[in-house]
Order: sequence, then structure tokens, then C-alpha cells
Amino acid sequence: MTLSIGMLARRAGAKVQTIRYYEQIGLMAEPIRTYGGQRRYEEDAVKRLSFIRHARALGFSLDQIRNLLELADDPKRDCTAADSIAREHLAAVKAKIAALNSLKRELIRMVDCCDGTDTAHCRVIETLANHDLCASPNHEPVQ
Amino acid sequence: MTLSIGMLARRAGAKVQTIRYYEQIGLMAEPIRTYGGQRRYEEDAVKRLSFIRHARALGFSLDQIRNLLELADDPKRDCTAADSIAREHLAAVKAKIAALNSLKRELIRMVDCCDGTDTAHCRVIETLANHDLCASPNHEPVQ
DNA sequence: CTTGAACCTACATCTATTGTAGAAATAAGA
DNA sequence: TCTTATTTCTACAATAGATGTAGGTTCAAG
Ligand SMILES: [Zn+2]
Ligand SMILES: [Zn+2]
Ligand SMILES: [Zn+2]
Ligand SMILES: [Zn+2]
Repeated sequence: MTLSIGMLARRAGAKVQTIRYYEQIGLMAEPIRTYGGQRRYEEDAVKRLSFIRHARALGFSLDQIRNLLELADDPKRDCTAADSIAREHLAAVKAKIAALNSLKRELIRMVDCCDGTDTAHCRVIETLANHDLCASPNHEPVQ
Repeated sequence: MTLSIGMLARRAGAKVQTIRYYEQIGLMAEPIRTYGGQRRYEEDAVKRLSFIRHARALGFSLDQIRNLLELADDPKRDCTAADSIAREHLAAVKAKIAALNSLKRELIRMVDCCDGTDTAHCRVIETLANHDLCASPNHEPVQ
């Protein structure tokens, strides 16, 4: 029993286009085709795609996922490499949280300090026009 | 005294390409040109570009910035609209922090639970392959 | 055999830049 | 005035990770 791309999409929680995109960038293997040229997938494609979607939901990049899949395909291998990809991602998530918390504090200050009259005296506009009104000496890039 | 695009870039902390891009999408006005076709900016371009870069550093989207600039150009206007753009952005930042904190907890669990033998028994790989091993019932998209 | 749903490829779009190539302009020094 | 190094110009491509569209084909059920 093989699956059409639409059935695979439903089984793994992905869009059809996304599956074709993953195939295009070499993350999913090219499946067999019907005589008419439509893709037909085996059961293991569901596993692989679910792995990818779950890892995406947890914020891993497609490049990290590519590496994790390669490691997972080699079951006897020491898992240090896999763990360090996760730790690297965790570190990135922590850094992003820190940067966003800094933004959050600054935005709260802006919003709270505005007495809400006209834009000529709006604290939001003033702060954006003048970094000296910010509390933090600089802003880390968020993405 | 007018400024070349490179001088403007240095004054406002932007890349030359970025300035041309902002002009292309209508965020910066088209400046006058020399006979040879090079851009020459007035002093107010520094202000406008600095505003944009500062707002970007605080995470506002170019669309939000476009609206903020339009509001700022009309000083007698009630600043409610400006404030609500900031509040909307603040809400998005808070939501992103919450989603990232959820990811962080899950990643810590994965990393901490792995006893680090081979990939066949790696908790990181296992968790990515099976959402049932996750603590949270679902993962909010982060971006 | 018909028909509607699903599928195909190829391309465009989104955000916010950044990089490149090849040509032209400018500013400073000789 | 001439040379030369730096800057600027346009146009296009690339980045990440999908998603949307157009126009055409295939599949499966009745
Ligand atoms: Zn205000
Ligand atoms: Zn600031
Ligand atoms: Zn492990
Ligand atoms: Zn999960």
C-alpha cells in the first residue's frame, strides 16, 4: 500500500507544497511515481516527514534537521553530535529570549510613558527618533 | 551641504544597499541627483533613516514603521494610533517570548534526559521522532 | 465514459536585507 | 589637466522556509 502526496501530507501534518519543497532541497527522498507521473510514498516517508515537522515545530532549522536525520540513520553512532545540535539550538533559543526580553522592557517603557496627546509629544515617536531615551545602551538584533 | 549615500549610511548606521532598498519600497523619498546620477541627501534624511533603523532595532516591521512615520509627519494628530502600533508589537514580542520559553523547556528536557550512548537510544532523536515524549501537548509556531 | 478531486511543473510571492558584476562618476593628488 | 582610487550606479541573485497560482494532466469513483 502506497500513499499519494495528499495522504502523506494529512498523515504527517504538512502541506503538499511543503513536501515537494523538501524533496527539491533533498530533505525527503524522491519517491516512486505512477505511470502518470504522480508520487507514491511508502510508510517510512510518514515517519521521516513527521520527524521533520516535529523538529521544525521545535524550532530546528532545516539544516540542523538534515544533520539530525543523517545521524539517526546510523544507529550505532555515538549520539554526541545529535545532542550538541540540540544544545546549540537551545543556546540560540536562550539568546533570542534574552534579546526579546530586552525589547519587551523597552517597549513597555515607551508605551507606559506616553501621556497620549498628539504625535508631536508622543513618547513612542520620540523614543524611536532618539535612542538616548532608551534604557538599554544598545539593542541586540533579534532574528 | 548635501550628503552622498555613503555618508548618509555612516551617519545613520545603515548599509548603502539598505538605503537604496528603502527608497525602492517607498520608505525613503527619492533624493535629488547630481548631473552624473548620484544621490545627494539633505540633513533630514539622516533623521528619517535613523528613525527607521532604531525602530528596526526595536523589532518593528517595515510596514509598522511606514505607518509610524506617516503619523509622526502629522504632529497635531492624536497619538493613539502610534501607541497602538507599539502595543501591538509589544503583544507580538510577548507571544514570541512565551512560545520560545515553551521550546526552551522542551529542549532542556531532551538534552537533559539523554544518557548519551548511541543514536539508537538518543533521547533527542527519540523525542523528535515521537511527540508523545514531549511535555507540552502542542508547539506554537515561533515566527 | 464522465466528472470532480487531486496532482503535475514552473514560477511568483513573502520579509528584510545583503552580495555581486560590470560600468560610470567623483574627489583628491600630481 | 590627468590619473587613479574610491564611491556610486543599475540590475540581478541569494538568503530561510515555506506558500500561492496558473494552466494542464491524472486518478478514482460512479
Ligand atoms: Zn503616544
Ligand atoms: Zn534605543
Ligand atoms: Zn543523545
Ligand atoms: Zn513535541
